[in-house]
Amino acid sequence: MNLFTDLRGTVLAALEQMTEAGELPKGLDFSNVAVEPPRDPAHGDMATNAAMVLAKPAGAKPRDIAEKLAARLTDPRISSAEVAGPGFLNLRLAPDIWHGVVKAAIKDGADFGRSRIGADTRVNVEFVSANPTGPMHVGHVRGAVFGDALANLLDFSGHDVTREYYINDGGAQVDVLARSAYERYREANGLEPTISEGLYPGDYLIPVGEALKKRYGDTLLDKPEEDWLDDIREFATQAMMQMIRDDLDALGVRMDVYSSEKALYGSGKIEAAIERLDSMGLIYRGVLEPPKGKLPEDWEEREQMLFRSTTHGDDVDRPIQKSDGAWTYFAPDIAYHWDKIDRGFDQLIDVFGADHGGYVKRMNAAVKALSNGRVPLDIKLIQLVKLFRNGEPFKMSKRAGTFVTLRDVVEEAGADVTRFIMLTRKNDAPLDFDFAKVLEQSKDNPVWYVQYASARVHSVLRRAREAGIDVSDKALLSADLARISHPAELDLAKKVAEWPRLVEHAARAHEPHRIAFFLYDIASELHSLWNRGNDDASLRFVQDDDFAASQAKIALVRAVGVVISCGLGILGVASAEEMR
RNA sequence: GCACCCGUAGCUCAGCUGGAUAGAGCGCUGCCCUCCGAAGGCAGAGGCCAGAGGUUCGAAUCCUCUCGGGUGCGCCA
Repeated sequence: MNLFTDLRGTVLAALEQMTEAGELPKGLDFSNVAVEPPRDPAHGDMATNAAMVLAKPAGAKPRDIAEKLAARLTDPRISSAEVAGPGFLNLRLAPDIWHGVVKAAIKDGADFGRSRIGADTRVNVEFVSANPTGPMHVGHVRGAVFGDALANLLDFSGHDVTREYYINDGGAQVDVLARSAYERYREANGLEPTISEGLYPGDYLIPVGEALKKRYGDTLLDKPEEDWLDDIREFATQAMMQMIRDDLDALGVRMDVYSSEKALYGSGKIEAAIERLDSMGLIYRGVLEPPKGKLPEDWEEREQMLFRSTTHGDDVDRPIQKSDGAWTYFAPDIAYHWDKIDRGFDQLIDVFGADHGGYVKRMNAAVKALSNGRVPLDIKLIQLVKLFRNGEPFKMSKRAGTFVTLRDVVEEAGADVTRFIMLTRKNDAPLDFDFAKVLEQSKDNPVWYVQYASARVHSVLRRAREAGIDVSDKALLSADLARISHPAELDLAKKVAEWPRLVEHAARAHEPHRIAFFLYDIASELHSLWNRGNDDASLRFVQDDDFAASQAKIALVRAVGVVISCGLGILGVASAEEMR
């Protein structure tokens, strides 16, 4: 249930009545009419801007419309409706409404806030897509967590979600991987490896070399590259993908589909995709203008095959073939996205690192062209994570092989903490990750703070049980919630009521971080109410001499617990039952 | 040079797709445990929402320009 959409329906119905009664002209557009909680709670529980939105097209004064609308809002759930400010209509709701929300939360449990707004839209979320040339490092973690949480969020909102990883196994980087692995293979055979400039020096390839020795013995030694390159590339790529899968697993991320770039080559899919663009007149041979500003040293004019992306919003046309006739990386990407369209997805989401920002327009152009505008593509750019330890920035050097891996992070901070922290910032804002801070037990640490609230919920339930109070969901559902009447308690219930709406907004905006912020808010309100119990014994959740009141208050606490575990579930974080 | 992202309290950041008097944490000041977990809570101080125009009933939010920071810009993916 979503109270806000319910009430909006009520308001819209009243507006329809007004139209029929001739108080509003026919054919008005109600789509901008909103029913929202006002920022200032003193204004009531809910407010609608209907009168102001409709004033101009209706040719009437906002306050007049608001007055007439108020007169028609006879729903018993609305205890008062007053016109305020420039024409807001402020609604106050009967306490029963909030009691109903508490019960709904308990009744729905893990499904509280789940919605059908996705209407089974088939969404493909492509994320991580790290090159299969080594273990995942911190730079990948945020994208992985974001993509996974977004997928959870969309699933929770009624979308049919596919999580997909695009394996970049078709470019020169996997040849480099193969050559690096070959050196480790030589090393395994007792020879001195020559890890020359440009090869991958990491230790993680040593076991691959050992495995190659086990498989090939010494048969590949001193053979020319063309004899072993294909086999070792295949072998090493598989080994790297296994490692990446294990890394993702450690983070709690599970992909539905792994797609291979390499598989596109030779399958005719790239040619077919280009052919399709060509048939729309979007492919031509031409010469690009040199970039303005500093000219690359080796600049020379070249004729290339180009994609006319400018017709779909890009700034310049983009090359899809190198001057030697080989495909650029863009070509298989076009084919890959066409493949996704072809598989019937209604919506595509790509999660990229922020350094791929220059890629957004051309990819959008390609998808728009290939799908005739049917399939929207949303590219989410993930900003960098800056690592700290005790406030000191981490020194990392990829060349020296001293980069921090996903493993390092998960082993030190734990998957739950890592996931939560990664979602405490908008995707397009940089994020600081301080190993000391994320493990700190204080309200400065949002994970801890939310987990503490969760632990308190469980603590209350435990204590109530010890006091002999039945706190099963069944008992709580039949509790007399009229015993929840204090404004501070009702405020918390109102926060619970916001949850389904928050989920909807977060899902529409593709912004899972909003879940994390909401959890922090509701945790804060719970802590606040808890502490009021210190001053005012009647606000304590467990009333030893009054089981009925206890049950009602505990139902409220339980509802908060439901929201927290739903939210943590979307973020992919387990909720704590107690703190240690 | 061009494109994209960002600019909100001393610091780190939210701000619910345009709503009423702009919020939180940290830091600072002062309070609250014989009492459900004080690992918490309450209160106070702190703002020209980078700046200037525009759109409209109404702008931190949308548009244009300027300034400042980040990222990217054909034979790397």
